[in-house]
Amino acid sequence: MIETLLMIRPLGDRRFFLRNSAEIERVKKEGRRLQTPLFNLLACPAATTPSGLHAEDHRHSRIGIVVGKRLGQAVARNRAKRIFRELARLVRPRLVPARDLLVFPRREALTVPHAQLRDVWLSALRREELLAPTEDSSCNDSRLG
RNA sequence: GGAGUGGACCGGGUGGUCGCUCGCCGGUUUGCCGGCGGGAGGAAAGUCCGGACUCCACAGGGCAGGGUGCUGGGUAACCCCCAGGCGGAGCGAUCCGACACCGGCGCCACAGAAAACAAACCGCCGAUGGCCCGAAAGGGCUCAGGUAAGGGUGAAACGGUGGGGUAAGAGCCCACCGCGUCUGUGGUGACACAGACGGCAGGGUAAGCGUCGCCCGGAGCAAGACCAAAUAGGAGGACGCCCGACCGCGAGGUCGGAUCGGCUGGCCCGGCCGAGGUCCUCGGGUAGGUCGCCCGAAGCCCGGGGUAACCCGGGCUCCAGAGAAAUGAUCAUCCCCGUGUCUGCGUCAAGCCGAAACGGGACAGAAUCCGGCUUAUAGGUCUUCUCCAGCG
RNA sequence: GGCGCCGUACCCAAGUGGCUAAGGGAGCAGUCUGCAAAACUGCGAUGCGGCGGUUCGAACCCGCCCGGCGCCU
Repeated sequence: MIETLLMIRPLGDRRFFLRNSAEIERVKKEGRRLQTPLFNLLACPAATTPSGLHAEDHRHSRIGIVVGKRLGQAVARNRAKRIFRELARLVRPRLVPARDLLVFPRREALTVPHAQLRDVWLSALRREELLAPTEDSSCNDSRLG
């Protein structure tokens, strides 16, 4: 009813993304909030009794991308979802399990260079202790650059 | 060469890395994996028109309501397109136009004498009639009246210009122009042209009510069709059903007790209601899923018809089908534009060649599908025609 | 995706072809008061979301855009 139009992304890898609108509302209510100039992040542990889903589906964490009408027209909204979808794939092997994340991209994320956005994204996840504490995380970053 | 005008088209290219989706084939531990192929736009947008399609309603016609509006054609259809006419803008190429009808009803503020049916405020005249002066010629008054040329108001004031004419004037008369009627010719038609006649009919407004011709049933893919959990409830059926008394030969029935559930009540006693239980079948239907859902008024090429829009015939091609919604992310390089810098050329300057740096490269994302319209759009390519300047 | 409604001052709003575009609240200034409140008086629209058209004349009629809101699974 406000500007929020929920847009979640189930693909073939849809079990890695948060798609049910009730689950998104749960994360919005219970999640820890982290704000950056490029996006906002909400995170909380996965629900203990997942409705209608198998338990093993919740071993891995899931990410939902919420893009409201405020961000812009359809081209800008699609581009925001694509960029953050790639960021989600980038960190998927290293995420700590059984967490539900929610990302709210901001308009500035579309104008900033990609390397800068990626650095903010990785440091935000690290600050929330959502990345598995692998000792080679820094060399992964350099490999991806 | 400059300025303009109409039309058609493109609207980033190449490569590396990592990904998504659909179809087909193969494998598979049914989780997936591999290969091949397809994968946004000219506006996909606004949802402004028109259709296809689906459901509902419906004999036909009329009324109401809505739309449309020069003529002829095109089309499945159109508020669309093409050709022509008329009017307007422009030197021109060309562009623009809701461009039918004022007979009826309504409205036309302010200003102005007067705003729609005829009139006269300031003026002008006062020939004719009247009165006065005068012997008369004549003069005066402006009473009766005449006039619509001039002034002024307004968006708009009952043809325009010129001449004749007159007391002053006036289509009163004449010429030209405009207008109307009739006739003729050309054209399918809108209409055009020519001739004759008429002294001029009498404002605007229908994107006010209305009239006339033509068209339109309503909703919309969230239409609609199919499959169909869990829970609750509905219909039907099968099996089973404690104890005692009484009735009945019997199946069974009646009454009472106990039990369970519900209601009343803060709780107990009590009171009231219902009955137990187990299972099966059926249809309706929610979540969810499948279809609709991509071969079509389709595209390209050739030939023919038509001024054209478009149509006809033949051949070839398959060219997005997602589902909170794929069609991409990133890096390098090329191309274009801008900014200032440097090197060189240039006598200085204007400027030109080159180099590297930085910044930028539009509008915008299918959602049932087509035909249009409208709106947004950096830069670029091809081409028709016009005007101006120079040279030959 | 489809269908529909509405935009007039800071807020609520009337007006539906012609006068200076009503009215109320809020605000500002003044009167009153020792000060304030109340009361009284006065003040405000680049022209009515924007552009274009019809008309002599448009907030009003027509077309196209912009913005906001609602309904249908």
